[in-house]
Amino acid sequence: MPKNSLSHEAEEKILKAARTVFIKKGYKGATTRDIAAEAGITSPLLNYYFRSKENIFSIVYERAFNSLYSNVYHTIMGDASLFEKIPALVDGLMKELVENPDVPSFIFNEVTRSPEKLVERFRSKMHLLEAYRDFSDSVYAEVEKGTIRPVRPITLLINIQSLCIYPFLARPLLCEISNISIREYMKILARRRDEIIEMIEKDIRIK
Amino acid sequence: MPKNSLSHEAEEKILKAARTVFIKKGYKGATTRDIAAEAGITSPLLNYYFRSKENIFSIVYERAFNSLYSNVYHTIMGDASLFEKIPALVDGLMKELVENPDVPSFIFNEVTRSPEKLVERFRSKMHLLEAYRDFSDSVYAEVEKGTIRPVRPITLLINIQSLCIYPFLARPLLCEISNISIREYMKILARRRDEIIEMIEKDIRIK
DNA sequence: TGTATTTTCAATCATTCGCTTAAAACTTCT
DNA sequence: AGAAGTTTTAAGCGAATGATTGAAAATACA
Repeated sequence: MPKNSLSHEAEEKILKAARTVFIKKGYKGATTRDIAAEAGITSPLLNYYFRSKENIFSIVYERAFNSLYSNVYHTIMGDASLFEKIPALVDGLMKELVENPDVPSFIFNEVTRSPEKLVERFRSKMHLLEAYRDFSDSVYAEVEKGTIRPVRPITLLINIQSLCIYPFLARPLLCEISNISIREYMKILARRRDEIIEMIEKDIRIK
Repeated sequence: MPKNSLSHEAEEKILKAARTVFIKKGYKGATTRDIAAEAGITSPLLNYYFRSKENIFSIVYERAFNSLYSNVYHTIMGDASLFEKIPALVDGLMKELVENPDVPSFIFNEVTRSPEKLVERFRSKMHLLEAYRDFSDSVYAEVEKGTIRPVRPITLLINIQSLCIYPFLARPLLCEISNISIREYMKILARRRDEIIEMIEKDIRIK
């Protein structure tokens, strides 16, 4: 088993390679030989550091999941106003997505492949549930104040996530149908932040 | 090679089984033995009807793709007004999605696995490109009339697709975080049609 | 009944894949 | 120098998988 800092670098090199391969090919599509090749090492060394393919995958997946959910959802915790939380959430999501546009497709692939693992994962992520409760409270507070129309918190969350995440998932399809280059398409997405916030608020606000 | 109508029934039985297995496990995750078992036949019979796994898959995929795109996109062809096309598109998408909620995840998995096939597929689907052009024309027409603010057609299409399709993709995640049962969640989605249309129109309309 | 078609069965073949072994070479630190 | 840890090489095991073969049933049809 590896112990010093040198081996730690190697571990990270392998994990980075594994991330690349897993995102491109999915769990079943990726082979340990692929990952070893991408990392520039030999296959026995993979088993020297991580005992199994599943082991490597779960680390890669955990990180991807956290980058898109756990980290971002801290922005809707606490008792800030809904009108502070919405921009913060959209902002966090869009920044993460522009940097890692392939993460959503990776996550949803895996969720479909084994949804039972998701339940397990959520059990160890109580802060996500807390975040959602805090978000709900902020929604109900505004409804009672009469500043927004009655709306389910989950509906609001669905709309926000949809407008932020889907364009990255469907990028190949939408580029093809609209005959726009990937570069141009990504530019459009990068400018969506304000549009999304405005659209969401216009939908719920009572003026 | 099969020739009569009896064998045609068998073909459909196999394709239905293949669809079930491919949607649940993806291309790589599904084995020909899985499909044979699901169809209640033996594995050599698979090769008797369809020569290869890839062969079966491409038929299943083609049908899934058409059900969500080609068929639905007929609703935005022609020179109808944008305010007729938007409800028609949302309606077509939502009806299809409520009936087959797992199709989007299946399609996007495959698009990620081999995007090069998508380009090829679009070449044989010129009517999709036509549909998008017609949709664009309807958008520009309204902008010139001053009934809607200047908006890119692709942005509008992104928003509509996002609000319709994403909730089905992220169903497991959103159910888990909001602690809503799948049944309850699907009920909410079924009622989204009008909300989405209103949201989209409110976003672009100049009153 | 006779002929062609469809389906089953058992047995594999060749390939790929995850993983392991064993021995050697290289590096790092004491 | 010596010990401990790290990496490479070569070889390959056992299992799963896509695909196939060949012969026998079962079925349909004329």
